[in-house]
Amino acid sequence: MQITHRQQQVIDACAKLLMTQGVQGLTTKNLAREIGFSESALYRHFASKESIIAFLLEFLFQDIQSRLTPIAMNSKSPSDQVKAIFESQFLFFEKHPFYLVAILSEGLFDASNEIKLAMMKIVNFKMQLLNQLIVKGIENRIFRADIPAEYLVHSLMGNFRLLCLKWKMQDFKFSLTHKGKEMMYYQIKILEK
Amino acid sequence: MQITHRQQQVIDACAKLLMTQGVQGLTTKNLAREIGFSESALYRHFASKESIIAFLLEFLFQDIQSRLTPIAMNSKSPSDQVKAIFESQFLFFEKHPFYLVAILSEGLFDASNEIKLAMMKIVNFKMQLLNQLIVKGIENRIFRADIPAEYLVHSLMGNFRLLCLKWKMQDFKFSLTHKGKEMMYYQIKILEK
DNA sequence: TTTTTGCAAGTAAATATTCACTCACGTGCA
DNA sequence: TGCACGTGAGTGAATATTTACTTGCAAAAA
Repeated sequence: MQITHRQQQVIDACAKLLMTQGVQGLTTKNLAREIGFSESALYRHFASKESIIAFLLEFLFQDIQSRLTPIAMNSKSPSDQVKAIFESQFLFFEKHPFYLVAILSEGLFDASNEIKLAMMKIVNFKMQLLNQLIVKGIENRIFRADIPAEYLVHSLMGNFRLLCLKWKMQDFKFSLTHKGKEMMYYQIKILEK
Repeated sequence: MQITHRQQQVIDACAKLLMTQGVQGLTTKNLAREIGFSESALYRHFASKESIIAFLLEFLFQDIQSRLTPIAMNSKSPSDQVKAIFESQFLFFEKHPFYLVAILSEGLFDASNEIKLAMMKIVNFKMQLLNQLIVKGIENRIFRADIPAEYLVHSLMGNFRLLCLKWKMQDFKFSLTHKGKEMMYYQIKILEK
């Protein structure tokens, strides 16, 4: 995904604003000031605020895709693959927590279909990836077969999401990778029979 | 919790607006129009919009508390108690989905401490309630002991929350109680050893 | 009984502020 | 010349909240 210098600056500005003021602070005025720009200059690079957020999510999607796809294709055990996927996610969000601020603010998406779709794209990709690993794990008799793959995936995603939410609500105080690793240890225990 | 006629009207108006327009539609103007009086009249009954939302959440808390406490205190098995708690929650939210719209739009309210605290009050109450049941279940050797109660609670809450989120994102199309019951069947399977 | 006073609950209108976005107009560079 | 990039000034539409004033009722005072 090619990206101009200005677009990178916009992403950085979003990051700073989301971390310091939350979604409420993500305004065109603040963005422009953060970049060192006029508000109107923003519109030389993006059609609308909506498209800025959509761009942000698309950028996130590309990153997730390029990180997780190789993991899902390697030849390790399903347990290790699932663990690796989440560890990669925890590591990434610990480095770029502002994405979580955006993702966890559901209210942002009611207004815009473009943003809602970008969001769904990410979620669906991750769900499909996990599902395929879980199915493989069940077939290989590594994972329990008494619970449908669909529910195991739901459980993984739900736990992941809640941990991220708690992290955000506690102002990113604890180490997400550490708590995440701990959580995954027990999650794998649940998965394996 | 005593509540005036007007306060009930405000809650009803919030419900209608949250369901038809989401959090974005929850404005003083819309509220006033929905109730059938002026915007300023709103301020005869509430100090601010913030306090309206806080009131809504307090009302929700009272309901949850009075529904769930008896369940946690009866003499059934921990499995049945946990199941009953979530079934009560699913039933309630299926009846009053607008609460979910507010709760799941976390990020939009993080500017207000009053609202944040009201949310935490609800979450903490439910967590503490579940934790005590899980601990009892572990002690009675009904629930697995190889995973700390804290994580089992986290798993329950995470799955619950994600199901509600999916329900909302699909415009409340499927039956929450039905999907919820199905989910709980597998959740209990995970809990029990 | 009549009159006075107080108060809860309402109103229209205005308030100050913020928001995303537009437009006419540079400026420097290929 | 044309184009990419930038600006200052402005726009209408929202936003939550306040203001000064009114109304109906009920209790207290005459």
